[in-house]
Amino acid sequence: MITEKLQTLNPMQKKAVLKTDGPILILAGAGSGKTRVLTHRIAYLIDALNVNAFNILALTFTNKAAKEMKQRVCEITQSGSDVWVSTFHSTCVRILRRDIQNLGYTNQFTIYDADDSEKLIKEILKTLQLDEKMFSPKSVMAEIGKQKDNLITPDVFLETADNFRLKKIAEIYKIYQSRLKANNSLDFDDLIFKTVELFSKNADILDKYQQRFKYIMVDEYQDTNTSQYKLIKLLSSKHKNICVVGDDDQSIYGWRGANIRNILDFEKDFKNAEVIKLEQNYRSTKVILNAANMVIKNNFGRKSKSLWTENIDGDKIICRCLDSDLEEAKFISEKINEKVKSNTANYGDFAVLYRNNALSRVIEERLVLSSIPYRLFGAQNFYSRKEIKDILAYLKVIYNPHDDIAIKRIINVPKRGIGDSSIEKVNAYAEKNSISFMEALSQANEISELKSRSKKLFSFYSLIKDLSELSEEISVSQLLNAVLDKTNYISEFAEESKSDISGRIDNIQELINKAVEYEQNNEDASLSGFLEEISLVADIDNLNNDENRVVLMTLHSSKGLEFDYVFMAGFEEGIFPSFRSILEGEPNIMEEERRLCYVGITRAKKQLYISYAKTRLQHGKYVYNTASRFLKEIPKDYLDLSENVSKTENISSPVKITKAENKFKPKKTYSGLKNNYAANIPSPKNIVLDFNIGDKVRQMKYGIGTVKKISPAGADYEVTVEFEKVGEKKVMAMLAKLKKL
DNA sequence: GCAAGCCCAGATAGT
DNA sequence: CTGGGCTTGC
Repeated sequence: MITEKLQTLNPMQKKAVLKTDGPILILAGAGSGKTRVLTHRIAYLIDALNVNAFNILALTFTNKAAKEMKQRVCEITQSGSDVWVSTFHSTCVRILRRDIQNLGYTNQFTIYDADDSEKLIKEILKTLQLDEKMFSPKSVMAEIGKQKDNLITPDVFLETADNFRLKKIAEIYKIYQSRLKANNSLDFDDLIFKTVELFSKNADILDKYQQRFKYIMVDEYQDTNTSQYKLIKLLSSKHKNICVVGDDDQSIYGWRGANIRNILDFEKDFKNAEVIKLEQNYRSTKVILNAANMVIKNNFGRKSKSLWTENIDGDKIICRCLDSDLEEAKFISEKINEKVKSNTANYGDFAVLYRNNALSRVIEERLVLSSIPYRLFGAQNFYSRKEIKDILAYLKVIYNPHDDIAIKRIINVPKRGIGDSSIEKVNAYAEKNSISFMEALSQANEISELKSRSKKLFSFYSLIKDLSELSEEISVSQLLNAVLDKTNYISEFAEESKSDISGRIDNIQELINKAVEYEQNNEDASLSGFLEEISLVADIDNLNNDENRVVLMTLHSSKGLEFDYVFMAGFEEGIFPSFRSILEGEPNIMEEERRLCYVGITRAKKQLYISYAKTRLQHGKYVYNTASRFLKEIPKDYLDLSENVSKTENISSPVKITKAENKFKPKKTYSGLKNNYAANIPSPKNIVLDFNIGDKVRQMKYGIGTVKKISPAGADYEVTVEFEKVGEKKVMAMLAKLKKL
């Protein structure tokens, strides 16, 4: 069975699978089949060596990778579902939920996202009377995060801090940690740090997990930071069966604490480690792979490795210099339509990759105009929308009444006449009596300073108390409905802003859908489980391969994925490499940008498109950029420049254009998804609507309605529909998928 | 306590 | 251009 399957592997892959005992580093180049090796390795352990699936741990960075690996393991071995495959963060949450009481938290802890953390930092800055200009919450957070990634406690940090600023940040860090603890909450970095702390302080607990995890596998090892490294080291130190897979050339998370030394020094860290290199690429054409190799060659301090492929040469990389960001977007959409209309590709075969999220907007707008279905990842995360954060804050408070950040978020949302001064008074009372904010609320009547306002505060307390009691009996989705119902959340905000309310209602509905979905997928569904999933699931985890839509994402998000046709947009100095990386002047920083470029190029299987614009709108101004230095690192032989009208690729140094000059620059011809579609847009040709004015139609979110008006807009039609539930709305026929009844 | 309005600063990347 | 913070006038 499994031995037959091993025959499909190449010699190096097979060697990696068969070497099951002791430390092993698999240096897996892009597209060399590392997931295949990992999954076969797991299957081999189970089916050939009779290892209990329960004794295997596989760690990944994203839920998507975990999900995919689990699925593929299940395909090749029956007991695959018993293997513990999950991300570092979820693994740690699982461990902490069981044993965190040893560190003085309760297992009802909540998880803070970056937003929550920043709010807490801001509060602390206020109490310390520090200027937010000197200590911007973001930079403070970044500094604290850096310490946490390196397992440095506030006290140790204070000792090493050698200037005023760092000393102050150490002080903030200390208070931050104590506040987190008082709130019974952990931030992202804590999830790893606290698990390491738990293991370090409790030999018996560590022993329990060491016993269990006889075989450990780590994906994307080049992205591990010091705390993750320590975690792996601790867990594997008993059985020493540790298999890490990674590619130093794809290390692109240095800014998140990833320590490239982890992979470069693996053989020193783990005695008797074997190193296996997977150098045959099965993904890309020769042209693409060679171009990638030529770029990455410019980095120093790499593990020696040379990727090759037996694939065909393939077409040259189409490289295009456009006049503006709008032209670039047009170029991309035209190329996509060309291929799709000639039936050589589907929308789902394309990805558009860019260095930062801001670049997606122009492209997105153009895709809408061209009626190209797409899916945008990253950007404004669904869970970071106001209304979603509000509702989730209710759930968090219900689950963990010590979560002051969540309480303060919702205590006056919807408006209940509770302002800052009341909150301050409750705060003072809580501190004086050393009780939590929520406990203080329960005693609101005793706080004389509140006078008549105490009623409002107490009724908020009762509201939460009622909901908490309810939460014991009902499901998460029912609880969500109860929250909406008891707070009048929707009707309250319906009054304040009439403009974008339907979008917000949609979002809330979507949240309820997600809760229902969660309940269906998990037998042991619980409030904590739902909150966890939401905190730890990234946007990209929902990438669905069979959606048949063009995918738009950052270069970072694209790691681990592959597409037939890849566009790398915004290939400009100041964009990619980023302005900041140029400014830093640090070779290490620039090398990471180059690795990012390598990652991008190697996502493409058949054809790569590189584009850059002479000018683009940034911060409301037109900016001139020159072609990216990385473009010059790709030999001309690999580039197809024939489509460029003018050969003026290299423009003089970046020039900032002032407002006054702006009116002479290219003008936007269309702006945004909602309004003024300009005249030079093709009229609809390819779509025939099967409904007319007066017909009843159905739309997924809005339900049933009557068509009021139909007008051409770009290559689609804008349809005005009077919906029974949500009233009149304007939607695009194709995008909204209107169905005639 | 709250809404409106002004002003200023600000933009890598994401578990 | 956008969002957050702060001021102001109810």
